[in-house]
Amino acid sequence: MSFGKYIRKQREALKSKDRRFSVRQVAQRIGVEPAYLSKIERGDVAPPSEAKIRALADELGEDADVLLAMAGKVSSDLQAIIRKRPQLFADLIRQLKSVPDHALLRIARDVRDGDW
Amino acid sequence: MSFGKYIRKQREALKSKDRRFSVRQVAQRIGVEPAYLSKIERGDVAPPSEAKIRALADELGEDADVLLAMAGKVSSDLQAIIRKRPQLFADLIRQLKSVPDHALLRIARDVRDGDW
DNA sequence: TAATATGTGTAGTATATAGTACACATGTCA
DNA sequence: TGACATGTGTACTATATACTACACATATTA
Repeated sequence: MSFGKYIRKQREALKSKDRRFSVRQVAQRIGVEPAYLSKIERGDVAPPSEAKIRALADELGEDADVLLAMAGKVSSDLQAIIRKRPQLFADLIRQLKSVPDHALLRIARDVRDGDW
Repeated sequence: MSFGKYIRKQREALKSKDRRFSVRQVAQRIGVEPAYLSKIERGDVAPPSEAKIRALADELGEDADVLLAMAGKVSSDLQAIIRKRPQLFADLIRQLKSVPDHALLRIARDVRDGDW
């Protein structure tokens, strides 16, 4: 699903329980014009900046990294981590491309536990 | 060192052995105007697009991921890998932020060998 | 039913990105 | 010493990014 459609779906779901989730009110809370949020949700314009996507994720209780991915972006903090050691991270991430989810979770767990 | 200064240094080094590495000739081979490459090397303009950086890396025998990092960019193929599984990769990369080089190399090796 | 809220159409703006085109002074070498 | 090559200054350009501002018709609510 597209970024816009997904946002609309999630916002409408929240709106059905709480009328503070109208386009206008959400737009105001995340700091954009209502017409702009409306256009984003309908795919009339490209997804907004990383900062606005983060505000939206916060507002809608969504995962920022997932919304950024839907918007075709990668979080700037992740990019900064990669840029500090480009060869190591580039090699590793390309290696991990075809590694199944459960194995990635296991690596993350092992690293967290210091088992490396 | 900045992207521009680094490129200039590497190109000049090659030029001292082979006069085909002049600004003009390298510019022609990577498909940009000489004045533009000159400005890039002096930091007069921002680094070029990913495609031109890759051509430059190829031409100068440099690692594209390293040059992209110096230019403040992350390879689009890596971004695509992350965007396909944003939560898993975001968590993992943030975990790996403070992991030392030798441990990253070991993880890469273990993954390559199927030890996971 | 009057006031208020809602979603959206149209038009426009500022800044960044990614360059080109041409001219010109200086340097090289045949 | 004349032709060609070299690096660079100046002036543009096209497209993308990231929005704002205002107006208007339609709902909703008091």
